[in-house]
Amino acid sequence: MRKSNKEAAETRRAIIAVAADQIRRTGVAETSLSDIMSGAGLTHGGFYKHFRNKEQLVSEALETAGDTTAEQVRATRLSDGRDAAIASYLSTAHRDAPTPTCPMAALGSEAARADGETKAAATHVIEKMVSALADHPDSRGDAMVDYATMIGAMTLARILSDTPLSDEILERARDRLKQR
Amino acid sequence: MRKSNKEAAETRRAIIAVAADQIRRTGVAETSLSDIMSGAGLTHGGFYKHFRNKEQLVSEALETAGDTTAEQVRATRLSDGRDAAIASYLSTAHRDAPTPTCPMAALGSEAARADGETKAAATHVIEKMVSALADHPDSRGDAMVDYATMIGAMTLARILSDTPLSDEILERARDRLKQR
DNA sequence: TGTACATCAGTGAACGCGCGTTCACTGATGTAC
DNA sequence: TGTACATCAGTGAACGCGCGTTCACTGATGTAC
Repeated sequence: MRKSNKEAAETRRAIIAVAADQIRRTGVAETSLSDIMSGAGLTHGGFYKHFRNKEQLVSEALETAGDTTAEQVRATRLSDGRDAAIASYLSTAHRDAPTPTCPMAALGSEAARADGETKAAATHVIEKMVSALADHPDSRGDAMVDYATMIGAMTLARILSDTPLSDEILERARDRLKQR
Repeated sequence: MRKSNKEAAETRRAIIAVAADQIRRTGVAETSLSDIMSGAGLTHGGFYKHFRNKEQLVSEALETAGDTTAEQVRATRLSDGRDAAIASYLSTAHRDAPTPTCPMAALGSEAARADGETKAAATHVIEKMVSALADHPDSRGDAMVDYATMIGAMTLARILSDTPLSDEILERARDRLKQR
């Protein structure tokens, strides 16, 4: 039952898309290849026709998720300005969306422990997000700290989601980054 | 081979201490109960004489790790001032220490996905860290955003640890929080 | 204080389970002539 | 363009492994008299 090259390429993209979704939803360690393959409408055995191993898929999924998020941030910044891009990131809607979400907010501490391909992919994501946030090459340093605040505030807001502090941290982080 | 009540209490504390160390080093999902028990010089079967299940241990270990970190931050702030406490947190030494480290920086995104006891413990840790950072009850809101920046910057610095950006993000985050 | 019995901390084998990965097999697709 | 053969995407069973949890057992400790 061989598939055409075009179909196979689509399958590969579909697997990455499902993985990008699921790892942000439940974490890398908690997402199995079987979950991902069945999410793409396939059986688990065919996985290795597309990827060397789980880590390769995870790193490609991370890159994809980062590209999407960065593009969205850049688009919002270019159309509505930096404050709007930050406000959109630091919104309750983003906090409450298990996916799609910023992969660093969803997987940051897991990525920090990783190495090899996964860490390299995470590094690329950070670079793209910082570029997307920076109005100008000179402001990349400031954008890095802005991004740190955004990731940290989103992580805290998600942990605190059952308390009134959750909304407060988002609001205060937005204010802090605005007055900068 | 029953142990005395005092010895048993010490064993329980030892298990928590090893768990607090290991989960910050390698993550919750990646740390097995066997690893923890053998780290405490015990066999795995005895675990359930002390804890209901893995989640209970993890939540107690999180609380313990948070208490230690918060006490340290508070002590530094009281003796050397807020800037020194922040600079110590945002140091390369803290970045490079797999443990002991701030549990939110090590496990933040895992905690955000958790629920039940683990999430409750993480909530307590955040509250304690914010109290430890705040000079005054009125500045708790500012301390929350400071803490978000600290967690985010530490996470980014760890992911970027093979690049020159790693030192830069720590330095810039320190500067940003100082001039506040 | 001494004795008799109940308790229970710790051991190590065993449990069912799901994981990542491998493999023989299939038949439609790709390719060389 | 048609034919013959090689390729390989996808299937589903199987692999070894380590996981969290349970259990029967042990003997020193705790407790009641």
